[in-house]
Amino acid sequence: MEHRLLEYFLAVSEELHFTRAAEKLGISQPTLSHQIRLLEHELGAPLFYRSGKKTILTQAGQILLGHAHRVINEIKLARQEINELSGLQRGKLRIGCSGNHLLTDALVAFHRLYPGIELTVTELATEETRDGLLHNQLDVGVVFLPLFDEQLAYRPLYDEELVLAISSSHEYATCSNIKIQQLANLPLVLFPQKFLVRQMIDSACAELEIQLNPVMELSTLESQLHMAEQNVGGTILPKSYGKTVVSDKVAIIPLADPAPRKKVGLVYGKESLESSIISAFVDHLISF
Amino acid sequence: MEHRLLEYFLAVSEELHFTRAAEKLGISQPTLSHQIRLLEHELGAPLFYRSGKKTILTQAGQILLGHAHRVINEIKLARQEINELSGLQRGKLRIGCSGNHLLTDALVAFHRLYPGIELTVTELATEETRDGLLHNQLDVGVVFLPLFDEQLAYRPLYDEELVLAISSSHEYATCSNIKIQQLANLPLVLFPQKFLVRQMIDSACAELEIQLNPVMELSTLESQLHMAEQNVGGTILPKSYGKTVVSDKVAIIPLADPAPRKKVGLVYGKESLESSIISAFVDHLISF
DNA sequence: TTATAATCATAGAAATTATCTATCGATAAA
DNA sequence: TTTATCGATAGATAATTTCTATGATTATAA
Repeated sequence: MEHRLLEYFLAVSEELHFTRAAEKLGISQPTLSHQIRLLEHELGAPLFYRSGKKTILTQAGQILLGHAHRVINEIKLARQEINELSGLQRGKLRIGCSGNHLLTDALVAFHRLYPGIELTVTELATEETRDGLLHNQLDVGVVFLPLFDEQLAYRPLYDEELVLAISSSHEYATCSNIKIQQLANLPLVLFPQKFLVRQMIDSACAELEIQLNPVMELSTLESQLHMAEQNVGGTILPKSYGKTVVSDKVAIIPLADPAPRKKVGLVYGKESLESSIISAFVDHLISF
Repeated sequence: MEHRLLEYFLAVSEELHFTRAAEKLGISQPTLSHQIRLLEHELGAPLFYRSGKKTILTQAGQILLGHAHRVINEIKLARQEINELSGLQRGKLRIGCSGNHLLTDALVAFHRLYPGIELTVTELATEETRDGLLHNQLDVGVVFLPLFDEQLAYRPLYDEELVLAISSSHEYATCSNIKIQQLANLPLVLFPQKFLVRQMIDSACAELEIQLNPVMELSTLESQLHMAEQNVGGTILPKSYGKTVVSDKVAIIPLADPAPRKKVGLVYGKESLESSIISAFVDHLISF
């Protein structure tokens, strides 16, 4: 029962007049008669009773009428929702992120711009984000670059620097900046080694042939900061996260001379810019 | 968006594999690819993301999937319900009727629609029809309303008015209409009192405190009309029957000012709509 | 009644659309 | 690298829809 036939049927149901219905549909009357006849054969029941006098719906016609309306409406809804999708009024976007702090502000702005798009942000290590993208469990990632995979595309966002967070009572708390060498004997609370921020610290130290002293490894910035407040040890944070710390129990001091830097960038599947939602998000973050 | 395309879409959604879906549908793979492509163009959005590895639904595809299922289901229901009507291909319907003229046209149309159904129409007084329904000797009645019985259901059809039939040679024959008062001294041929048309006449006269002059009581319209032709007296007929009179020996004149009216309606056992034959007949008469 | 107009059905031709086969290019597996 | 799998493309064929012209039946008006 093709959709076209249902439209024809509805037109005749409304007009109860084949010639007028055909005009309304923009087809010829014999075509309409023929097509309705086909529909009647397909259903094995007459839909209209025709006499010279009048055209009326049979019982089968009345049954079909209700269902036809619901079918047409369902299709209308589908079209509408899909249009909303390409108009960015609806949709889902799954983001993997090496630290939510990297994009909170941009996220808020994006949500205000497109309130109909449902955002899911998962805090993940860089490799997990990559795997998520490759297995279509994520749409975009905000991670530390470089990251190589032939199926993914990259867009740099900004350079991330590192800061030391340390208890206000510590002697370093008043320094205006800290050299990496000064971290050597400081007890440190760090990310586990699979995290790229940790690898960034480790490689900076390896270059300078410095041996760090990690006393604890925690996988969230918040818990690390808590340890710093309790003076368990110093913590090395991305600068962008350090900015958001308001506690007066910890001091935030830039690492400098040389400052270890890491590029933060966007990752997404190479073909995924065809999705208007993903490309809108990428554009938004770049201009932010 | 043709129904066929939705079926194709659903097949691909299930298999997530064009070649297998095409086999399942009994069409070739290029055809399926092409038709899905058409659907995607029609909707203005890709429905599947294809890579050599795998075929997966896009967001637009997911939206369409839900609607497509509902559409297919709705069409399945329509077919099913219409098939259940096939019981209408044979059967019997016993109709009681206060005058066959009330439904001749509708009866002809119904018979053309369902030629396998054997129709038995019995001309009866309203109470006889009611008793017939209650004793399951009739399936439906077409009678004058109101009629009260808890076990029966009612559907109004139209209002019946009355006309006077009188010999063309009578002085009233040229009037355009007749008041009830003018009937007072006219010799009249009427139904016996158990008939509702008669009761209708009597009660209209009672209200106006008029005394009629019935010279004869006959139980069929035809015999009454014959008496009118022979100028035995005037006859009061339902207007719908008056229309069918073609004799030039009698004049048909509307009763007016006030015109006694009576509602004509359908009566049937409250549960009898479960029979598809009876419900088809009821629906047919109402839409006629 | 008879003529006229309106309405739906039918037939055959034309146009459109779906489908097929054969083949290509890209991707994944061996 | 080679092979196998999978979807896309092109051109030919088949099926289906649509059209015009016309017929049959019924309602309306003279």
